[in-house]
Amino acid sequence: MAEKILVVDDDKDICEILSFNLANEGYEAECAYSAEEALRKFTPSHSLILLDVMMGDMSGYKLAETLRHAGSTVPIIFLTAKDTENDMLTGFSVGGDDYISKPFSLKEIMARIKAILRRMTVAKEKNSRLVFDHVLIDLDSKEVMIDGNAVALTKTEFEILSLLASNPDRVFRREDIIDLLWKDALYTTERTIDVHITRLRKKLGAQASLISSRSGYGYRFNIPRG
Amino acid sequence: MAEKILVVDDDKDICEILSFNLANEGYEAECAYSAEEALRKFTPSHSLILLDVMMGDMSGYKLAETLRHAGSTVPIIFLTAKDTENDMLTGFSVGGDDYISKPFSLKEIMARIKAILRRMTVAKEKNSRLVFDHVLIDLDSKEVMIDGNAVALTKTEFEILSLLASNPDRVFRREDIIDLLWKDALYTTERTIDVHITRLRKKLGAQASLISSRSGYGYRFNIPRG
DNA sequence: TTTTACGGTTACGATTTTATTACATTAAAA
DNA sequence: TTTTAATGTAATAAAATCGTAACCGTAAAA
Repeated sequence: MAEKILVVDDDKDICEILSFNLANEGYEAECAYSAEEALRKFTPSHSLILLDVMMGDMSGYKLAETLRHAGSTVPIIFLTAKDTENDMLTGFSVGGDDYISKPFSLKEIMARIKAILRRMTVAKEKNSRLVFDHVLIDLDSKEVMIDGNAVALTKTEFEILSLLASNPDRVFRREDIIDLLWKDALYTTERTIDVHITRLRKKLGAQASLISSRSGYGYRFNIPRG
Repeated sequence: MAEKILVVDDDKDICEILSFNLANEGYEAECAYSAEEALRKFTPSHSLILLDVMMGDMSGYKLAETLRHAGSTVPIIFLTAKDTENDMLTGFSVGGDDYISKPFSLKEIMARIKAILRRMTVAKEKNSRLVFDHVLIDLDSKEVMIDGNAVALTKTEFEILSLLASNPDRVFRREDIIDLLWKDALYTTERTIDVHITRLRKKLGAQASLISSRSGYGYRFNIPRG
């Protein structure tokens, strides 16, 4: 699943240069030419916003504030011609994550985007072992223990289990599991996931119910409850 | 508990100015005057490192690499007199989170530190959930809890409830509900919605009245009023 | 009163989704 | 090489979910 980035700038040329380069780097870029359009196009699935400070209908700061007040925590990088200290501080104070002055270097922008997205994912999961009541998953040694006994999982089984268990209770669609684990190879049936889940459950034995299916959605790893 | 920040710079004056100002901002600052000393003083409880690029014994980049290879994901902000593009890109490529050129503004540094630490905490808890008095709707786990007890909803029921609850008090026409949830398939009777609503209400039990109908218009999720 | 419009409910067959098994193919190990 | 394990696909069975029609009830309109 490529990261989606929303580029907001009323200068069409800049917007297109940026989104072209973002696409080249493997991101899914989308343009908005006004704050109003950005609000309309923004969805929770966006990973980051590149936001011009000066725009016709609404200042970029205003848009950032609006998003933050609406509860969004999407990372925001401000792009701007203004580079006085006060402008920058305003950018950070309305919840911005970075502030880059024009004329900017594309490489710098790409590096800063990468740094923020990296920080996002690193902050989320930095555990190398997932520990639950009866199950221990060691992401480094690729080992799974149930009540102290090692369980022999194949690579695919281990990957699926790790993915589900590293976001307990969250439901993963089969489509997403495939996208996340089969990164390259594209032609995999969703039924394949079912088969792996069946095998996984068999090996998990008494703990099989840790993985449950949510009809119409996919599979999840349940946080064991008392 | 104050955030601990490690300041690494072989210029004692800079180190002290920074740590003084960090302390003023409520952080717990510690100084290291060489990469070697930094490695010795660094602990996993540090929340962030301010790192000078040019130091006698080891370049800041080298220290950052060492830390990353050792598995640390602590945020690193580079401070530097070098401000060529390549230096900056090196900073990001060794796992840096930000790159600030000297002479730097203290306010800018403080703002950037704050932004990164904010991002750290925000990134960890990004559950999307709708919370009301007795009802909790978790959009990730696709779960609905009423007074702490899980309620088993089918996919369609969950989708309808989420849709209504994410715009409380707004009345949705049956036609719109169908358009929004059945994105592709086209021929669904509006009466079908009624049936789903009935089932939903039954499962919501005591909270059934959260969903009310507006004759001639459609359905709505009522904001519970004390 | 009767009529009409609308929402609410139920039952049931149809459809979709999930689980399991068997088999073919590929990759890895002996 | 032979043997074994791992993987993906297809077929089938089982379970869960869905959609519709028919019917009921209520309230407002005629």
